[in-house]
Amino acid sequence: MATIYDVARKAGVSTTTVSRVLNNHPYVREETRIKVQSLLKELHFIPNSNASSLVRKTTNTIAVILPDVTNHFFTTLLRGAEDQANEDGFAVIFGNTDEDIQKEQTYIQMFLERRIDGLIIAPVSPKVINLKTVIKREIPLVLVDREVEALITDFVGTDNQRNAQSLVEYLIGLGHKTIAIISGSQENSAHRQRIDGYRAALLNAGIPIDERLILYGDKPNIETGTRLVRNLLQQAPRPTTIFAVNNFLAIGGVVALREANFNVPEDIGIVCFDDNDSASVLNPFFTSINQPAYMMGQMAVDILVHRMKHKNSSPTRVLLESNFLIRGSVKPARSID
Amino acid sequence: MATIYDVARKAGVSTTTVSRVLNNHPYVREETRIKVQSLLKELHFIPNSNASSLVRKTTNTIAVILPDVTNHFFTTLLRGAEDQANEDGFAVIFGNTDEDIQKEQTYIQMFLERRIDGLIIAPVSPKVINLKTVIKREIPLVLVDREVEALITDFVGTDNQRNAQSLVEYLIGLGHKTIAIISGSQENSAHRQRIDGYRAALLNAGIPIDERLILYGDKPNIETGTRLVRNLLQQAPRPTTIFAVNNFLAIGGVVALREANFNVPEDIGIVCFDDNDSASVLNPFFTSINQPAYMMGQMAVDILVHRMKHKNSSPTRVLLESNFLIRGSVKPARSID
DNA sequence: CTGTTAGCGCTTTCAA
DNA sequence: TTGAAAGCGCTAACAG
Repeated sequence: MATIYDVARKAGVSTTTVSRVLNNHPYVREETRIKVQSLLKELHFIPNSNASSLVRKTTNTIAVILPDVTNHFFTTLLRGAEDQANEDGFAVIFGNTDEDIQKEQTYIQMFLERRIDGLIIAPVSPKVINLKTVIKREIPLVLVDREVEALITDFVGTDNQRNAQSLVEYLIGLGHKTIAIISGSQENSAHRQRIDGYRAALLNAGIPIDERLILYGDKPNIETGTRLVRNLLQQAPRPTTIFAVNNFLAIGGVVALREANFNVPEDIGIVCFDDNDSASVLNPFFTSINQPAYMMGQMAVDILVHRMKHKNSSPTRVLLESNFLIRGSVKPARSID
Repeated sequence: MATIYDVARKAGVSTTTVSRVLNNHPYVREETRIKVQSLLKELHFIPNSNASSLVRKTTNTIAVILPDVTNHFFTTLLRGAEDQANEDGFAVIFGNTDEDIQKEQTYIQMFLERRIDGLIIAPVSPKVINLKTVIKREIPLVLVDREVEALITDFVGTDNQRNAQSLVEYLIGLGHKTIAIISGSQENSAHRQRIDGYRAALLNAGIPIDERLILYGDKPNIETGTRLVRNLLQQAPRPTTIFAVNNFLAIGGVVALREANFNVPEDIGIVCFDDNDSASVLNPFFTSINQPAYMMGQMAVDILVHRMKHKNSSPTRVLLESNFLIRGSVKPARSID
């Protein structure tokens, strides 16, 4: 593998000059540039970015840490981030946490060792703990989807509370009064805000809040959704609609409803946040709040790149607009309700 | 940011010793080790992997290049690769090609500059061109999903031809005789093999092959599926079933069928390769061949890691078993057919 | 068990 | 316009 030293020797110039043509430095005589370039090609030279990173102290790498790219919401977010990063000349390195604090910590450590230029993360916990090192080292950091307590830093997400409130108000407008909500862990700020919106909507409508209708799970995945709805169905009161705080919980919820022979939406309705995937063009089933995942990813990179250039500008907190999609998973409540 | 030099000085040892404790080298006195470790902690030392990569000539990084992680098949494959890589101590860096040769080339170059230890790729083209440098530099390489002409290298995929043949035989068994097939570009080896399987099944059944029923698009996405089926419906003969070579084409196909007021599967059936996503637990719609995407990702990393250790062992070509899922998107042909 | 020394491949003053 | 020299942070003989 040729190094700039090999090129320099063959071209009869110094490594400095080779480095200059590599980086399009202006002060190189055209003649020299041509000669060096042809040697570069001839020797199949490929610069070693580890070497230049070592001296430049920058790696052109952005790390993205998400709960689970298997969830279409995060897949899309990741894709948005990747496209934007690529456009800005950054490579993306990523990891899935599965909502596991330890995994998150391990990835952060790994990425820190690689001296990433910035981090985009949907943190597992609202505690700052895992992010302490990142912050102390002043590594540009953008939170997506979820916020961290007492941490004022760049963030891009949506107005979960307001959107959840609209969603529940819509349900109330349909005549639903016994509305359950199923959520992941209480640690998840996005989910918590959705629950807040749920409470606010009920409060405004003068519907008493029944804590038995607010269920928490652990990881917001399909299995948890199924488990929570099974529990829900075994207790009173029986809801006429279920609000799943994310797409996976909703799927799991429907599984549980079906196994208990409830039809959706005839017997019990279900709504959620986020879409499931491209196949939803075929079966636009869930009435849901759709967050602009792709744009969230793009935005996160935009903000991150801005932060790299302006270390001291004040943090931005960007809330993107979501889409309210009325589809087929909930119907007006029966008059007997 | 503390370096091993700082630690060495404070601990009153040489950098070599610090390096040794960092790498769990056995020849360090327990006492020294303890002292160094406490200093490491105290100074919040984080090793710089760029520096060690420079001397070790290895980066513990695997690059994964896929057409589009937004497609659930590739999402799952990526997740499998990431999990396995993580287990083996490698970080994953990735890029989407969108079936664009130029984008692919750009990513390869970028990853080569980063001195990745290995590459997993679903190549855009069956021509070896973009991979030439990778091969010349003897960078461990594993092809997934698609093969490259005249390139004998590690590969993990499925037996596309056999599976496609089974699928079409199944359709024939249902009484279908006019079966169309829609595909991405002719460049895609996996798709080509599926078409071969289609031809073989028809041949075996003594059904003449009508070239008008074999349609090629460009990128195998939803839009292409819609476009191809639109074209199909405007010409004779009218198929009783459509075989879409991937999931996205199938979705697009259904969109086109619906807009032309054909019911699926009553009027025209449709089958495909690969599932769409987690939400298919709710609407298991497409009768399809399901490739074990997660395992493909895991396997690819396994093989890659093996290759790193055994540069000269002979290449493996692993074909994983697929699942034949009979669901609701195709029915027995009408007797009038 | 420990330290000295010589780089890994590249960039960056500084001086010419 | 160009080059000499120093060094980024770490590892790896080699000698002790």
